[in-house]
Amino acid sequence: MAKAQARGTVGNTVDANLIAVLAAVTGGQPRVLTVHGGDALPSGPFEHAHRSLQTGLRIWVEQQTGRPLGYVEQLYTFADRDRAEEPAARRVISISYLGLTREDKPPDGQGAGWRNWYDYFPWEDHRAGPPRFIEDAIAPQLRDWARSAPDRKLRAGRLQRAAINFGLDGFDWNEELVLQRYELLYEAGLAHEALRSQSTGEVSLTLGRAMTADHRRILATGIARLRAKIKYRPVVFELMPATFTLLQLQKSVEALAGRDVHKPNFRRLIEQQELVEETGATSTEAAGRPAKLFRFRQAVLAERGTTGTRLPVSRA
Amino acid sequence: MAKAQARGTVGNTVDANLIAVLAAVTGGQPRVLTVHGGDALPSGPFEHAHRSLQTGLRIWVEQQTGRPLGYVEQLYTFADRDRAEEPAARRVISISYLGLTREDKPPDGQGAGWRNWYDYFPWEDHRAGPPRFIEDAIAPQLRDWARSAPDRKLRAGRLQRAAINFGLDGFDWNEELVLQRYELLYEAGLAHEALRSQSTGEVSLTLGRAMTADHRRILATGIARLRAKIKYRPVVFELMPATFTLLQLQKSVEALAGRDVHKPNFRRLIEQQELVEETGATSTEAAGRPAKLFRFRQAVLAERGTTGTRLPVSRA
DNA sequence: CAACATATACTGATGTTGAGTATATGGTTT
DNA sequence: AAACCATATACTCAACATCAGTATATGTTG
Repeated sequence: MAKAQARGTVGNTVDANLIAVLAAVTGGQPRVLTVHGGDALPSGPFEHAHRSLQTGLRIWVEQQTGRPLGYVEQLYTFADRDRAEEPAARRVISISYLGLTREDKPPDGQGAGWRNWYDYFPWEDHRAGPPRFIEDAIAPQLRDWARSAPDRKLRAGRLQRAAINFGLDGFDWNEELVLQRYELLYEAGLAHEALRSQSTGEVSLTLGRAMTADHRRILATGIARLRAKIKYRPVVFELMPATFTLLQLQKSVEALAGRDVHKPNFRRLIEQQELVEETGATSTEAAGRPAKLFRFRQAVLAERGTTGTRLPVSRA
Repeated sequence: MAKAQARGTVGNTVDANLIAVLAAVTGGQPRVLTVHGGDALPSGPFEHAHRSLQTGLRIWVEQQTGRPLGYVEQLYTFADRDRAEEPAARRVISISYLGLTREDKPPDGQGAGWRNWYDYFPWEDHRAGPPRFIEDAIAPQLRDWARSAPDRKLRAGRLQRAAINFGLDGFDWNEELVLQRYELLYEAGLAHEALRSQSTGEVSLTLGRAMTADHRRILATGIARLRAKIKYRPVVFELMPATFTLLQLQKSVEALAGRDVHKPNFRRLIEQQELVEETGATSTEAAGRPAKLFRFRQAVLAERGTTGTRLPVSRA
C-alpha cells in the first residue's frame, strides 16, 4: 500500500490550489480579504518551486497584499467533484488556510478589497442580541424544509439540527457552529450558491452574499476556527495594532465572536493572565476618561508554549 | 488571482497521497494500524474516480482492513520537499486522516498489523507516572542540545521549550503536546528518522521506533488530535465494543490519554451527562464484583449536535 | 469463611465563572 | 465654574465545576 504511491500513475495527477481566508479587524468590524469585487477569496496555484505549502501561500499573499503575513494556520483540504465550479478535465485539490493580519493600506489589484465578513453571514452577528430575522425569516424557511422531509424521523432530525444550530426552541446560541449553520442552509437550498444560475451578484440581507464555488464554505470554516481559537490561544493580538486599550481589545474579540462580552470579567481574565503590559501612555481617542494603552507581552508565547490562555465569551 | 488557478500550468501538477492513522484500543492498549512490519502507515493514491478525498480514503481502507470505517477526520496536508523520502521527480502532496475503529480480526496482507502506539512514542505513556527515562535519558540529551545553541537567548529558549513540553522544572505534563514533543526531539537530532542511514529497524526503548519518511510525525499529529478530542466529544465510544463496563471505558480513555483518571469523578461525569445507558447485563470477565454493562446512547449525537461532552483527564 | 478485587456512593475543599454594582477620572456642555 | 456624561477601573457575591479523599457494597478466589 504505502509503496504504491509515487509510481507515476499518470491518470491520477491533479492540480493543487491554495486558498486563503485573510482576516483583520478594523473599526470594530471583522474583515476578510476578497477579490473579484467580493466574489471570491484570494487563491493561487501551488508551484514546484515552493518549499512547502505554507511557503507557497506566504509568497503570493505577500506579493498581493504587500505586507508580511503573520499567523498562518491550515484549515482544510478538499477535492469534492460536486462542488467544483464547472466540471473540469483535470482534478483540483484545494488547500485552504487561515491567516491573520492588520488591515491598513488597501490591497492593490483587480477588485481586491476588505469586506465585513457578516455581509456573507448576517445571521452570525449577535452583538446586539440575536438578529430578528433569524426567527422571522430563517427559522420558518428551515421549518418548511424540515416538513418537506420524506419520513417522520428525518423530519424530527432536521428540526433538531435547525434548533441546535440556530439557537431555537430554548437552545443556546453557540457562536462556534458557523460551518454547521452554513451547511444546514446549503442543504436546505437557502444558500445562493445552490441556485447560482445567472448569478446577479445580489446581496440578501438575511441570507447573505454568495461567493464563487465553495469559497463561502471555506470562509465559514475560517471564522469557525478563529472563534474557537481566540478562547484558548492569544491569537487576537495578531489582529491588534501595536498598542491598544482594553476596550479596543474587547471590541475586537466581540467582533470576531459575534457576541458581547462581560466587561469586568474580560478585564479580570486578561490581567490575571498577564497577557498585556502597560505602555505608560493613554489614549484620548474616545470621549470620557482616557484609557491606558497596553501592548501584548510577547513573552507569554515563550513562557507558555502554545498552551493556556483563556478569553471569556458569554451573554451580554 | 482566483481565476488563474486551473489554467493547465503543466509544470505544476502533483500526485496526491492519502495517509491514514487508524486507531483502536485493545486489551487496554492503544493501537495503530501499520504496514511493512511497522515501518509505515497505510496509504494510497487519490484517484480521479473518487468523489471526494474522504470517499477515496474509505474505499481503500475498507478494502485493506475488510471492515467499515466509522469516524474519520482530516488531520493535515503537507508537501514539504525536505522531508520526502527521496528527492522525486514529481511533487507529492500528502493528505493525512485520523480514523477510529475496533480491532478484531487482524488485517490481511503485506506486513500489516496493529501495534501499540507507545512503541513509537515511549515517553508518551504516563499511566504509571512519568517514565523514569525522561529525566534520566531524554532530559539530559535535550539539555546538551540546548547548550550547543550559538547564543544565550536561543539556549534559554530551547531549555524553556524542553521544560514546557516534557514537564520538567516544575511544569505540568500536558498530554496533548505529542506533536510538539516529537518535533523537539527531531530538531534535537534525537529522532531516528533524522539519522536513518542504513536503517537497521532498531527499536529504541527510550526514543521509540522510527518510521518511513514523516509517518511518525503524522502519527504524532493523530495522537495529539485524539487526545484533545476525547475531552469534549464522545469519540471514545467509536473505539469501544457494543457493550462495556465503566472501568473498561475508563481504561480506554487512560490508554489514549496516556495518564490515569480519577475514578469517582470519571464515573460521575459519564453518568450525569447521560452518555451511556445500562444494558441490564453484567460482566464477569474480571475477578471481583461483576460490573454493569453499558452501551453508548447514540441519541446524544442528535441531541447535542457536535457539541458538549466532557471527559476528565487529570493526575492520578 | 477469610481475604481480596472490583464496583459504587458520598463528602468536603478549592477554584472558576457569570453577573451585578460601585467608584474614579477625564472631557463636554450649559 | 458647575453639572453632566462617557468611559475606565475596582470590588463583591452566588452558582457551579472540579479535584481529591474516603467509605461501603458485592461479588470471586483460596
